[in-house]
Amino acid sequence: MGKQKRVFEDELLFFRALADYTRLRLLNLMGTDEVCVCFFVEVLKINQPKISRHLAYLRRAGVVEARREGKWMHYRIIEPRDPRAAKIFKEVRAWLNEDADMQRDRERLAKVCCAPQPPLQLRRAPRPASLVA
Amino acid sequence: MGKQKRVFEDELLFFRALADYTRLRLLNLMGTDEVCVCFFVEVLKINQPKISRHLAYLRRAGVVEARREGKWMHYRIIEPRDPRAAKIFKEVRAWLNEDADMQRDRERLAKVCCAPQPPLQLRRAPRPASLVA
DNA sequence: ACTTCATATTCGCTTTAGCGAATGTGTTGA
DNA sequence: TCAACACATTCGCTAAAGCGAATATGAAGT
Repeated sequence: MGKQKRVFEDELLFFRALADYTRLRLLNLMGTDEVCVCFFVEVLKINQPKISRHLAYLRRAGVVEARREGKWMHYRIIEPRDPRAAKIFKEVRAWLNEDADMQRDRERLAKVCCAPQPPLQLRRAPRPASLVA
Repeated sequence: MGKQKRVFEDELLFFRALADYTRLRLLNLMGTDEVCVCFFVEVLKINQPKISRHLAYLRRAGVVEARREGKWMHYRIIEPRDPRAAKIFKEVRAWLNEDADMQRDRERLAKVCCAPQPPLQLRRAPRPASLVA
């Protein structure tokens, strides 16, 4: 048998995932449904590699999952496996939902998403389902 | 008016406080009531400056407070001011309470605390109230 | 006043996290 | 098959976190 698994490692990964502003902003934008990477880049005005790295982190932490659609990748929030983590995660998302700055981010997503003339980079990008109704 | 307060700073401080194993262990030991610094040192077998630094961190994050009793300092958990943080914090503590490793730490505290012949360093230290009943 | 004891803080160092720029990968359409 | 596109990953660097050792502080007893 190999070396013992490091103690409390999954739990710490979960908390560390929440301890970064960019990652909280990403989670916030995924609040309602899945979002395409290019929208994160546009709405948050953050370069693409940084966005991708933080999304990968969230995925390793078990709080989001990805779906491919052609060239595009959609990310959505999933329930953490541990029920305790799941409960905490729900509360965190509710907290984000209340925060004024986070609300502004969501409004920017809605705006970019529904604009009649979306920015060049997003002309052909698939929009978040709930926002195109 | 000065520079704008950095966005989401308090919330991040709170999450960062939870993103460290030593700090979670400290919070766990304070689960029931206030604990004297020297007990943390003895139970966790961690040097005193490290314990003090992490306790200071938890204090800055607004999740513990300190009380002096002569030469000794007692730390106890307090409710975070923000009600959302308070709710999350409660869940986190419940999670710690379930974890097997954390439970072992608490047992070690109870053992050290109630031993008829406590270790030299603790001969005269004030014991956690709830464990001397 | 001086010493001891419990704890806090500082200092120099090591490790880890996060970053932008560059590059790699996988998909689509010509 | 090749170019364009969307995204992921790697690379080298910088900044921040965490550490043990040393030192400072503050209360108590002599």
